[in-house]
Amino acid sequence: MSNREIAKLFKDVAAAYVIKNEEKFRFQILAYQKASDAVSNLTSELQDFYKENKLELVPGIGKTITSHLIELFKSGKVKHFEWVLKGIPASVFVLIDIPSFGPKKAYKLIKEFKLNNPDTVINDLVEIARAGKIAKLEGFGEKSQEDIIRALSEYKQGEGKTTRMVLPYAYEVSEKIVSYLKGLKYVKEAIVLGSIRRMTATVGDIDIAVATNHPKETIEHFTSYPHKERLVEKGIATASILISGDVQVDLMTQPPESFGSLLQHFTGSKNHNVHLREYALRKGLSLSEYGIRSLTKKNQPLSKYDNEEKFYNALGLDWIPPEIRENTGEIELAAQHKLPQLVELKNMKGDLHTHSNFSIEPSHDLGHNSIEDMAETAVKLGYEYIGLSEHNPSVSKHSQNDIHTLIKRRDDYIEQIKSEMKNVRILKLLEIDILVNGGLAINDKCLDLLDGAIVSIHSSFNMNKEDMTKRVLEGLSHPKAKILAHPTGRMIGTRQGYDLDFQKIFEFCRKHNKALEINAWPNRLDLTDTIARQAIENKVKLAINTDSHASSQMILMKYGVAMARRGWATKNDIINTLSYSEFAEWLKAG
DNA sequence: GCCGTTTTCGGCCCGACTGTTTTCAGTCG
Repeated sequence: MSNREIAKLFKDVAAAYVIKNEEKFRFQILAYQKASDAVSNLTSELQDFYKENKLELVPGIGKTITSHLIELFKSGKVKHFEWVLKGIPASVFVLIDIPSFGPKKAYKLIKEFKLNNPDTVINDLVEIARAGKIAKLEGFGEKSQEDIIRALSEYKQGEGKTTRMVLPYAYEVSEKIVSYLKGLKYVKEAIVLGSIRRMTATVGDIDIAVATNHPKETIEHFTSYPHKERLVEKGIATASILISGDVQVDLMTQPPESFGSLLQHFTGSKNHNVHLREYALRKGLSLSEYGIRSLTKKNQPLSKYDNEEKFYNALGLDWIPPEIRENTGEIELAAQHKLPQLVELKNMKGDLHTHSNFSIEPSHDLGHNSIEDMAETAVKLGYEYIGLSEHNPSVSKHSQNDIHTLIKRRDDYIEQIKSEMKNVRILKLLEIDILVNGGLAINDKCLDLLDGAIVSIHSSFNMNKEDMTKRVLEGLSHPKAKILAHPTGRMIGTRQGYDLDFQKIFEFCRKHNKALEINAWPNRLDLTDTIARQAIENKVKLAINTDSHASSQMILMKYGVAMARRGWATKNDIINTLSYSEFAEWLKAG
């Protein structure tokens, strides 16, 4: 059973408890919802935790759920869950996956209209709503009947498509809305929060906070955004709209003196906030977007915070960078003043993975700009060096002798322009395919021409985990191979990526002084944050590269740095924060 | 049902918004 299926099962169990008796099962409901969240956020399969007897290590999964899971993996079903789910039509669990439907509403509708077929329930309900039957029900009305029709048709339309945006896209869209908001004179400050501020690889919706003493006018301005497609909701302090592509944009406002509290609240993550509030409760404090309230001294006024650092400090914590607010130990370390100093964009001294248009007749796509353009951009970005790493010349079209000639021609050219390019060092690299048998696409004589090689998988993605791991390790074992590019091969939204045994990869890289890449390309962002963190915990060095195919793309470095920060990387974990001489030495070292 | 910087027992985050109500239930983040 996959994580997704198990998360859904837990969600259904929680919903069933709500329907059975919400008061009585209050805390079981919380527990199963938490467990469901935990499982869906997991980066490795729960089944693997089961095989290794480590289920209880998953936060949110304790003794009871562990025993249920063992039963599930052994027999495919759980007696206790069957008891909980008994008597509730399966169609209820179809409806609760649709936004605006919770357990209560779903159950009431299913029972009232006897919609017991889970395969047809959505269409059946639309029909009933169109016939005007829902409005007559107690607790429902004309408006909620319309809302139900819309929610169901939107769900049907969106079925099967992924609505999450890649981070760089969401980032740019949000910047436009922020600058629109700043056009209103009452807006003192507007900042993008939520998952964009935390720089998660994909973003579901856009959250924006505004500091203002005129919330009414601000919300009016916001809801008149020219690219608005539909108003979702509009209150006295917050509002939501849909813009093109069905992207939801949420706005929250606070007066400037409480803006810090709002930033904290609205940046999340949800798990970070829940844990932070629990932590505060133990100190007798209650947190909200308005500020901090004392539970022991009831008559004391609410403490407000105009900036976020003061908010965290008031709890006895150091300020926590947004990228690591995921409740994975950051609150505890902030209390001990032991948070790591995360790597920053300004620490980057070079980009090692770039493709120029110098024609070496490569196996894959060539870049768009000249070597000089790429090098000049590196200077503008404040780098000391740039690695040119076009794909290796095509193996099917050339003999190894031809390939040698092609590479030599590029190397000669680089030597030739070196005197004109005094402000930046140019490294002669290549991105070399690891073939199915683990060998590299070009021979040793060709490799000798290079300062170093970036190796990567560009074919036969469907190998099993064991074989792929073997293939990658074989490819990396060549002394010239120093960096494994886009290690998982994923393409967000289109390709899952292959499975690797990362423990083996980590051990090998640490032992043989190889680096794993964090590729900043918008729909790669690969390594992922969680694997990057594991790599660092295993003392493996990382390289952050843009994989640019045009000089204009070299600014994407910030997204790679963001992934590294989400993986808790410090400057010392990143190989291309080294000065040129240190880096050149690392390249040569075996 | 989970979990620990007062706790292995006794707690469990906090508030906004909508629709249907006239004080609240349900859903969401």
